[in-house]
Amino acid sequence: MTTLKNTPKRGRPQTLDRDAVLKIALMSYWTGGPTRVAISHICKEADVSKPGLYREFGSDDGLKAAVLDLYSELVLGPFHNILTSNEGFAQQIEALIAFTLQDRQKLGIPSGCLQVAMRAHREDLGEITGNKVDMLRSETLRNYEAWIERAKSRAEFKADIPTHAAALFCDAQNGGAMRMQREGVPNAIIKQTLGLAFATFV
Amino acid sequence: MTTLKNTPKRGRPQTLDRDAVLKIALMSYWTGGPTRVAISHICKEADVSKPGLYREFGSDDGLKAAVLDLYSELVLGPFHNILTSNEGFAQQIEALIAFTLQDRQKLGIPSGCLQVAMRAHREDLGEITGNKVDMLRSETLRNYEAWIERAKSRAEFKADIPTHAAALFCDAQNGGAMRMQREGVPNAIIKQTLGLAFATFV
DNA sequence: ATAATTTCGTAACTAACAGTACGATATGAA
DNA sequence: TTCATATCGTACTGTTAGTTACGAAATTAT
Repeated sequence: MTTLKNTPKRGRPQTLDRDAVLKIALMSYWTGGPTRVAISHICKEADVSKPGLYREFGSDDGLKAAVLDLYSELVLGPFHNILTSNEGFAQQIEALIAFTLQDRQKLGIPSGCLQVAMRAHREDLGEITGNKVDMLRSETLRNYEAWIERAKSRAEFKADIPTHAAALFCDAQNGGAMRMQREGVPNAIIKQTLGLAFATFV
Repeated sequence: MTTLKNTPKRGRPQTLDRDAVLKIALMSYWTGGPTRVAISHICKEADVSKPGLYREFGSDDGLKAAVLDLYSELVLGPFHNILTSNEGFAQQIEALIAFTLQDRQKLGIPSGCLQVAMRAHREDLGEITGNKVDMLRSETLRNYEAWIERAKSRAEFKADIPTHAAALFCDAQNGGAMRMQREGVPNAIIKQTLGLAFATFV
């Protein structure tokens, strides 16, 4: 419940559906790449006028930032939930891999990861989105670190490596997997590489 | 020796130095990103006119492709040489890591990897460069595969994983390292992650 | 010399795309 | 009704960057 429509306001009522636009923009950026999709393309897809979109999001940058927030909520949240679940470390790793390698086709979800894509195009993004990408990257690393520290404290983490480096390692593995998926490598093969990578942890 | 200047041709002699332009373009793309550097910027840096550059390389696409060829020769070649050296597998891995984590500052070399950057921006490249990127990726994977097969045949490769997946794994580790370097992670930390990744091999 | 040939570089042209001016339209308040 | 207010969307502006038209300049062949 993001928009509460209580007191009927003055003026012409708004027809633009913010959430609908956001969803369409999310899918467009996710599928086509955040820097390859033009504002006007999203306008056509969502059947809104350009000024309408600018009134709602302020700028290209504002729209992308809002989309990234939505992505964080929809995808990164569930991912983080696995890291903080009550399962054992090995089961969490399995769950992470399974989550990453879901059958996207069946679920109607684009391949790859929007966060990974945005980080790859960090320099092409505006100030708002760029900063958000940086924040999200830090948060992701902190999440991995907390996860690893917890596993270490339970003696479930076997690798001899500082937590910070291990977190960067996890992030790199995830990024590599998402990139392979975009490049068309079958999930079964990606799974082998992830299995190899995380085998060092347990 | 790429340009042999024998028979003095008719017409106004060419002042444009192809190799000099290529070197400058290489450094520009490597430093700033292949899709963020404008043709006119390279023209200024190299002190050539835009039509001059177009006469030599045909198009933006043609220039990028030529630069990628040069990069392949200068950087990817030496990298490949390590894979085919006569050292043992473990020493080769050490050499690869050392090569990847050279002190770029000291050597006057930009951080990161142009091949990795071009693959990240694959969709933004022209047809010629894009195809070349694909070819180079295949070649890179084949090189890794041959390297791993050789180590397997010598029983120096300990991991239980198909060669193809192992090659993708290597490629992902390298890409991750180059990306971390671009994002400012210290080489010492990157080294820890690479050590962890390749520890599974020996 | 003069013609033929080739390269040079200024000054355009063009397409794509982010962003906006502005008049029309639809509502609540007076 | 009529005014105030807020959103709507067409059509425009402005900028950036790839690309080229074209006349000047430099060299060899006749």
